[in-house]
Amino acid sequence: MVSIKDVAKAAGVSTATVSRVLSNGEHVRAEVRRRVMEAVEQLDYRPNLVARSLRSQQTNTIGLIVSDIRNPFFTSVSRAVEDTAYEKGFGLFLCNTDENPEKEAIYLNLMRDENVAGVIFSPTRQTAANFASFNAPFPIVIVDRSVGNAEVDVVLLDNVDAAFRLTTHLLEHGYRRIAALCGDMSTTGKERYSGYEKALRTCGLAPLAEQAKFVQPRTEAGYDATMKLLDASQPPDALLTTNSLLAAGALQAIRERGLAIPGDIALVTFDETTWASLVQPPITLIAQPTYEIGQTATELLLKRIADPGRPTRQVILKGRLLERGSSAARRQTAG
Amino acid sequence: MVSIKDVAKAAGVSTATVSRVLSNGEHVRAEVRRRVMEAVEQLDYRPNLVARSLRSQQTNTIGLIVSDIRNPFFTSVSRAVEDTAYEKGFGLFLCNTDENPEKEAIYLNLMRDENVAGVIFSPTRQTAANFASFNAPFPIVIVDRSVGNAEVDVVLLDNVDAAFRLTTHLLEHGYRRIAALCGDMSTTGKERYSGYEKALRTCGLAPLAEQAKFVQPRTEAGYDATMKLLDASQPPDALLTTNSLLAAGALQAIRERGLAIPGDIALVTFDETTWASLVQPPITLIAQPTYEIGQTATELLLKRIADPGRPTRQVILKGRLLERGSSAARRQTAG
DNA sequence: GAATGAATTGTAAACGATTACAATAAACTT
DNA sequence: AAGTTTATTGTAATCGTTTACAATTCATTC
Repeated sequence: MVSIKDVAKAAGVSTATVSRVLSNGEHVRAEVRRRVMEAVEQLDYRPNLVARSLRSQQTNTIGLIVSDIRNPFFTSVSRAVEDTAYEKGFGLFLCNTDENPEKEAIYLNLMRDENVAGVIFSPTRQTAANFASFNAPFPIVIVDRSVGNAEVDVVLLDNVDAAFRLTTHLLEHGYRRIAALCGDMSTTGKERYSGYEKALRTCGLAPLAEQAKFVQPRTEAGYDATMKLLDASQPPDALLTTNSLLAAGALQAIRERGLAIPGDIALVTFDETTWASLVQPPITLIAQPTYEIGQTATELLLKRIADPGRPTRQVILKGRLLERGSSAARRQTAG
Repeated sequence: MVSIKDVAKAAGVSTATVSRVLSNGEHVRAEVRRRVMEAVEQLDYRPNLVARSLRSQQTNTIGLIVSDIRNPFFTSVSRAVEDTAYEKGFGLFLCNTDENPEKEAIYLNLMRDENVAGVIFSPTRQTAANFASFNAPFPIVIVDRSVGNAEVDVVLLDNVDAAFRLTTHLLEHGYRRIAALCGDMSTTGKERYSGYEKALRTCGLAPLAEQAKFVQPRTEAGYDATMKLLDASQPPDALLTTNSLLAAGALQAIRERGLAIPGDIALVTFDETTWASLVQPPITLIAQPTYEIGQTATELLLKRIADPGRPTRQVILKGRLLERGSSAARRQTAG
C-alpha cells in the first residue's frame, strides 16, 4: 500500500509538503503542488484515514443510533442521514439498540472508542432521563425523542400537537370511545398520549383507563393489545396507535375479528408507510417529514462539529394529517 | 482522555504489559494482571480503536454497500448483518449507492481508506461484470447478486428457480398472458427473467416481447410500466414483478385503472413485506430468507477475515412460494 | 552451583499521517 | 546594501497503540 512517504519521494519533497498540498494546497508553490499531484496520480495514492484520524484526533464518521432500522420511520431517517453525511464527506456508522438501554450504552461507548465526529441518537426514555449526566466526548443530536432539560440539539415532531389533531379528527368524525396504543419505551409515546388525552378532555371526555395502553413498540404487541381491546365488554369505536408497527398489528387483529374499518372501528396512526395507503380502506395518519428530520439532524450535527460552541437548537416539526378512509365520518348512532 | 500510558503508570508497569493484559491476558503474571485491570477500572480506560487500527493494520468495522436501505429486502438484510457483526464485536458502516456505479466505486474506495476489515456488497450488473479486475485490499462477500466467474463468496437466492416456480404457479392457475417487470440494474432482474421465460417455454409459450420489460427498480417505474401494459390493446392477465417496489407501483396502477385482482389481472412478486399480506387480496410472492441471507453473508465475511486463504463458497438459497389471493385460480374462459 | 530454558517484563520501533517549529530563500524596506 | 518581512520547505515530534526484540528473573537440570 502506497503511503505519503512514497509520494514524497516520487515528488522529491518532504511528507510535510505532500500533506500540505493534500489538505488545502496553501503554502506551497504552484510548481511543487503540480509535481506532488502528479505523483499522487501516478501512484494512485489515497491517504490513510486511520492514520489521519489518529494524528488529527477527528474522524469523518458519524454514528446513527436507533432502536431498529426496520421501523419504516428510522429506515427513512437513516437514508436522509446517509445522504446528507455523504454530501459533506462523512461516513455513517449504524447501530440498532432494540430500545435496550444496555445496548445504547454499549454503542455510545463504541462511538467514543471509534472517535466518531458526532452521533445522531434516538434514545429510550430511560437513557434520555439521565442524559445530562452522560457527557460524551462528541456532539450528539437527538432525533424523534426529547431529553429532559439537557442543552442539546434536537429534531422531532410536535408530538402533543400531532396526537391532539389526530384525536380531534376522530372526535369530529363522530367517534367517542377512542382507545390509544402507545409505545412504552420512548418519550414520543408519552407525548402522543398527552395529546390524545388533551383532545379528549377538550371535548369533556376522559380517556378510559383500560383503553389507553403503553406497550412495546412491536407489531406483535400491537396485535395482542388490540385483541384485548376488541374482546372487552365495551370495545372502542376508534383506535389510535402511535407508530406503524403497532398499527400493523392492530389491523391484523381487527381483520381477524372480522370487523369493518371504519364501520365497526376506526383506525388512525402515525407514520406514512407503503402499506398504509395501499390497504383498503387506506389509513388516516400523521405523516412525519422523515427525510427532512434526518437531513436537519445531520446538518445540525455537522454544524456543531464545526463549531462546538454554537447555541443549541430545538427543531420542532409539525406533522401532516392525511385524512383517509379508515376514519371516515361515523353514521350518527344513539351512542 | 486517559491513555494506555496513564494505565501503565498507575499500575506501575510498561505500556507493553498493559497491552498484553488487554489483548489476551497471556504472558502476564496473575498478580500484575490484577493490578492492571484495577487501574483500567479505576481510570475508566478504554483503548483507542483508531490507534489500535493504525498499528495492527486492521479494524473491527465491516462495510455494507447496498442500493437503497429503504428497499425492504435490504432493510431486513442490513439488520441481520448488524446483529451478526455486533455479536462478533464488529461495527457496521452503511452505504447507499442508488444502483449507481460511480457511487459504488466511491464507496469501495472509502472502505479502502477507512481500512475496513471487509465488505458486504450488492453490486450493479455493470460493477459485477468487471468485478474480477477490481482487487480490493479487503475481503468482499456478494449478496443478492451474482458476479461472473470471479472467485468470491456469494449469498443469494436461486433466482431462476424462484421465478420459474412463481411463473409456473401462475400457469397452473390458468393464466396465459403473463407479463414481467424486471429490475434493469442487477443480475437478479436478469436471472428472474430467465426463470420466467423458462417456465413459459416449458408450457410451449413464449414471452411476448412487449410484455417483458426491464425497468428501474423503483415504485414509480413500476407504476408507469404497468400503466402501459394495462393500456395496451392486449393487456396481460397476470403480472410478475421482481421486487416489492415494482409491485407497489403495479398495484397502484391496477387500482387506478379500476381492475380487480385476480379477476382482471393476477399479481405476483418477490419479497415479503408488511403490505403484501395486509392488502386485499394478499399478494402471492416468493419470500426470501432475508435475515438468513444477511447473517450468512456476515458469517462468511468474518470467517474469510480470520482466514483469507479459505476456499470461497457460494450459498444459493431457495425462496419460499407463498400462495395467496392475488393469484387465485382463474375461471376457465375461452382464451 | 553453573548452565540451560522458560516465563515475565521492559525498551523502543513501528503504523501513516499532521503540524509546531526551525531553516532557508526571496522580496521588500528605507 | 543591510535589515526586515514574507513565503516556502524541511525536520522531527506527535497521536495511542502493538509487537519484535532484548533483558531480566526464576526455576530446573545435571
